[in-house]
Amino acid sequence: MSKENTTVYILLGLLRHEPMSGYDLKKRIDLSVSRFWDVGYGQIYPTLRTLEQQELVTKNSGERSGGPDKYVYSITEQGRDVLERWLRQPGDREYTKYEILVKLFFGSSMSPNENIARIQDFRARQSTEFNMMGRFKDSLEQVMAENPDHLHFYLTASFGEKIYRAYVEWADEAIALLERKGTAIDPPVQSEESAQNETPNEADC
Amino acid sequence: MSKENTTVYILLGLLRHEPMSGYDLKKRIDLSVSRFWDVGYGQIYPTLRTLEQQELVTKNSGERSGGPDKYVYSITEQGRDVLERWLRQPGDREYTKYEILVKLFFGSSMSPNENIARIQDFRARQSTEFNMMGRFKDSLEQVMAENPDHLHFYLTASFGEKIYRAYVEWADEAIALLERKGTAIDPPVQSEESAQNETPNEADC
DNA sequence: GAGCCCATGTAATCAGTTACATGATTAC
DNA sequence: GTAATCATGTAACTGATTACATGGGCTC
Repeated sequence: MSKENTTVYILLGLLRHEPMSGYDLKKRIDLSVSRFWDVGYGQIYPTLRTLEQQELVTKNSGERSGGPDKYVYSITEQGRDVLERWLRQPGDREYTKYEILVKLFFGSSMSPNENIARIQDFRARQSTEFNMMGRFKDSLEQVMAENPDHLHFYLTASFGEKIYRAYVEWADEAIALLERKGTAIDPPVQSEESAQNETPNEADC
Repeated sequence: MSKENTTVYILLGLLRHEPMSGYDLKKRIDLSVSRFWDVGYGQIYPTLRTLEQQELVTKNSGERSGGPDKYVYSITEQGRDVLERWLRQPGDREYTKYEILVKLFFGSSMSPNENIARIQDFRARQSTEFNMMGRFKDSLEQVMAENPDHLHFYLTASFGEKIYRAYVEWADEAIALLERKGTAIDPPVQSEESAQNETPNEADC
């Protein structure tokens, strides 16, 4: 995941909308892009410094009573140019790594029930995300009816919803396959976690 | 993506099946786990060295005529133990990063057509993968009828198929949304790439 | 003779994570 | 009093990518 530092453009993109502190940037990221590109404090502060050195952002001290100082960063014209150039540049890449699939792939020495438990864990995590994305998408849909400005946010939310649904659907199918295999050998052991919802929608709320 | 070196277990997992050289490992990875966890030469050779130092694998020179030496690595009992322990360990994680979504999220300054072109690029890539996974899954299904040993491979292939399908479906919906937005302002510009297939299945073969 | 496959590896660099350090304010 | 939130950052580390280097054999 080296080369072509995307973090830089995330910070520029958020600052183009509104000047912010490093802390604020992190909060914004957690509420928006983090699902498809997460950035931690350990990257934000050093990156802001190099952006300042390159004059793509300016650092201004913001008012604050007590505690450490607060610094507000604003994007410069140069920063906007750099961002625009990147946005127009083709050849996007995606990086996906799934530990669970590695374990499943090599999991022939595990019992079906062990593999099922692992998948159920995965399912639970993705189901939560799926529900969050769904609520998100719904509220954006309502907002968009009056104001189409949120379309780009909506597109990313619908991406999330689609992918998380696919995760959950796969998990259910995989569990069903392994359960068939399990009952063919073992007595039908019902683990207490296998109280599954028929549709992903009804899960945790 | 630091801590908990998954690469180690991929190499151990492949070597558990059969002794191999670093070069062979890379080829195997490209044909199997690379879609959900890729590993390059730059990681394979150094990792093999540390695995040897930890006595999780042994290095033996294999016969080869001409060219550089060939070394064949075999897993040790210790290596098997370490692998098994990892496989049973819960708490899997996934790492996903999508540059295209970052660009789309900040893409309000782009024209609808520019964003459509970007998504079409994404769609083309994922559609290829989807078709590959489909063929893969089909052939595994036939093999599994006689021999259920390939179930774990099948599960990962069906994961891939599900996810790539979701990508393609999302892309089609996103393009449709942006096209509506585009035609509302611009004259209906049909780019030469927008000869889309109705179903993802029929795409490139 | 060009180009691909076999086969090994190193070096440089970067991206990203985690843990640490500090300290005030606010809400329970 | 204790926990959470606000707010800044650094240091150590490691995972991962990319480019480089070497060289024989095989096929067109």
